[in-house]
Amino acid sequence: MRRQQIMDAAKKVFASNGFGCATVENIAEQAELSPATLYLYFKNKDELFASLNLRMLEALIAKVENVRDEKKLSPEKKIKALEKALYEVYLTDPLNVVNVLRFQSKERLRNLSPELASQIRDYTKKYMKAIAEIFEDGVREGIFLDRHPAAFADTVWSLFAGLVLLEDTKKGLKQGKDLLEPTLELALEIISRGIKKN
Amino acid sequence: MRRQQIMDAAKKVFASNGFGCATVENIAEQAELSPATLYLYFKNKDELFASLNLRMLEALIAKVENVRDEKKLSPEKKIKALEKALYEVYLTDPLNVVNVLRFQSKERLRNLSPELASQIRDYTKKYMKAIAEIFEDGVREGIFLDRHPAAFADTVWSLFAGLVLLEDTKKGLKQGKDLLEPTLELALEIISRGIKKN
Amino acid sequence: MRRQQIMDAAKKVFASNGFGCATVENIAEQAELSPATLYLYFKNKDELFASLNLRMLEALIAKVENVRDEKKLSPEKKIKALEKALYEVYLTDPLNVVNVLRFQSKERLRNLSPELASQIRDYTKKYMKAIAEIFEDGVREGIFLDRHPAAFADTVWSLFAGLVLLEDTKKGLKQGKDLLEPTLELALEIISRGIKKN
Amino acid sequence: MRRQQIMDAAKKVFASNGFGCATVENIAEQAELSPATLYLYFKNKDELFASLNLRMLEALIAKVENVRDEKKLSPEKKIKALEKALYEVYLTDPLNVVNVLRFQSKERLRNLSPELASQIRDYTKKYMKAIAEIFEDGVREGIFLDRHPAAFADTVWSLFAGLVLLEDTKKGLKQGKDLLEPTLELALEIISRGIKKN
DNA sequence: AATGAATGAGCATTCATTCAT
DNA sequence: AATGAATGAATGCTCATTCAT
Repeated sequence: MRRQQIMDAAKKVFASNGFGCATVENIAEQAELSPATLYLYFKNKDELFASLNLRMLEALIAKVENVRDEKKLSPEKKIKALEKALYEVYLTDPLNVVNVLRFQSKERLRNLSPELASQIRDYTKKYMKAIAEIFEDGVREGIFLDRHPAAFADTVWSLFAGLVLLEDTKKGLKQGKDLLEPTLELALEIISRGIKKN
Repeated sequence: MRRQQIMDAAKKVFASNGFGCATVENIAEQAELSPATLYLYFKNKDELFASLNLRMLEALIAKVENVRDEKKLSPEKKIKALEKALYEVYLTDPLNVVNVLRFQSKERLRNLSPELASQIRDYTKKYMKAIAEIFEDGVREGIFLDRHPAAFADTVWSLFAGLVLLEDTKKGLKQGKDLLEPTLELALEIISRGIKKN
Repeated sequence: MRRQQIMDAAKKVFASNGFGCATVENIAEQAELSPATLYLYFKNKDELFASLNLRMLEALIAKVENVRDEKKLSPEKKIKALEKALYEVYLTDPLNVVNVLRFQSKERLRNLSPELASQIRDYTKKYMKAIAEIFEDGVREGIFLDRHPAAFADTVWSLFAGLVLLEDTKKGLKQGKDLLEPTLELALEIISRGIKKN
Repeated sequence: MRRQQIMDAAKKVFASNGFGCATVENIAEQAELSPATLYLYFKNKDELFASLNLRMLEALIAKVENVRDEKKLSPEKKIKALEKALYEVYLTDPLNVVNVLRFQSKERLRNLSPELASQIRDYTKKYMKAIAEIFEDGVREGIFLDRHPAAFADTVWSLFAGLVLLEDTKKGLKQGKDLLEPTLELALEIISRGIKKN
């Protein structure tokens, strides 16, 4: 489908040029279409970008809800599974994840159409809620610290986002291979240990 | 001094418009000067923005090195002190901190003048090193997990950056008061607990 | 064609304002297009100007090579034919010729794109070579002074350029009709007489 | 005197940057003064430039009138002396001569103050008249072709100007040493021969 | 459905020039 | 006499977006 083709092209261009420097013409070239054609499928550049975000957020939600719904896993194992889920989302398309995290700001959301902004808002709530629910069992069972699970969700998500951006910044400072995995693992091990009572 | 006045104006405008949408004219207006005057004090828009970053990074480095050099504090207390230091930096100028974190990307660094980029690089190394050193005692004394202190630094910094950006994103999703403090406290409590052996 | 239309507009504006004072907006107005449209057809203002030069140089080369290739003409007749050729080029578009001569300076060439500069260089070599070759027969046959034909070419070309600019300067000093023809004729008569042995 | 100091600085800067790219600031730097100070001595940039022209024109007039007034020289010798005079003017300050020739256009004259423009007009008339007078004896005595001496003046002056600009253009095309002298000599030899009856 | 052609709205930057001190 | 500081006025150029075909 055309829409897909355009989104794929956009992903590449956003990733390599950044959102600001990616021109509609670049994207059109990459998609082997004319710029005008993009506007048949997307209202404007922002909506195209937001659509990419949505695709990533959908994948994220799916993975995180999967973890949440794993009835057989112990609370600790769920944290480990969450770690894996997050890393998988990252791996699918690191540059896109970075873009989403960097641009999901007050500023950019203001410029989106209300429907799109509200959809992003909904998705965001949804995955944050799902992450929180991953911690619910542990809290209810008294294994984890007695705090609101949403606070744990904030912590884990922030840690993930922060590490991803740090990785990107480091690449900006000096070239190097992607070192997210071991750092993410250690970070979540610390979280996992720290969250437990005693 | 004029330079200060311009930087203050720029801070406000960058914070409310983002870097891309902040025009030199906006900044000049805010500073009650003509656009041409800005160019007497800053080579261009990028350098102006970078100067803001540098100012924040300097404050950050000072605070973090202070914590590191507190000889009397126990390893745990140092983490607590680090938490306070980070929060203070944030409080000094939340919008600037958000800007720095959001824009310190591979992409933007590419566009800065080599000197400026290298100064930012140096500063970044410096505060990451200082944070790492905060954990050294604990590791050496066998109180903390036996990992490289730099990995702990990555974890804490990412957590801080992630929480700050999450806070910003949340404000984009729905207005609300700043809730960084309690979340940061909890997050670092978890880290603090999780990092300790046993 | 649009390209032509723009070049025609540019010619007028460059001629009446000079290159430096001709704004892209002026040219666009004259062409009844928007400034942005010019950039679809020319990379920038310099390239637009250079394209005008090239058009004139092509015509010049064609005419001069024609004279050179007239096998039946005596050396003296060739000089006369060269005179006519130069005057025809001038007549085609006096203002453009003036522009080309005035601006084909070390300084301006420095600012052109390498390809364009090299094309102008090539064209310049080409017509100077062709002019020189016009004198070859006369020299070989011992009718003309025994000097390198290139030196004669320099002389004739300089005389032409100098007269054209003088004409332009005079128009600046006081309005008046174009008097190039008789002066050019006399000048080349003198050359023609002076170049012959005895 | 300050005025001299500024003109010397301007000469250098105009010569190396061209008029268009020479900024008032450049000139002020070169003169070790502040830009504002220049305006105490010259009404604006154009007048400063024109003053340089005038200085050169004065020297030119002096030399050419000198030749004209050499009562003992034969008509032919006078042409030779004129050649020397022109070359000496050129040698005094080649770049300035180029600048004067290139910029003494309809266009630029339009932008000067009426007094300055009229002074340049007067000077121009004066040296053209003096050059013409150099040919008067030869014409009157029937040694030279029976044409208006002014036409000979146009020819010689154009040839000089054209050769000077050609030299400059060639330097733009490829670096090389100054070859004006031999070419000018040949050119004027040709003129000298061609102008004579029989 | 697709696009070639066109453009309106902006924007960073430059620079001759001014003027209070 | 000299200038540091400031700016008004331009200008070349970019790019998201539109629309007739």
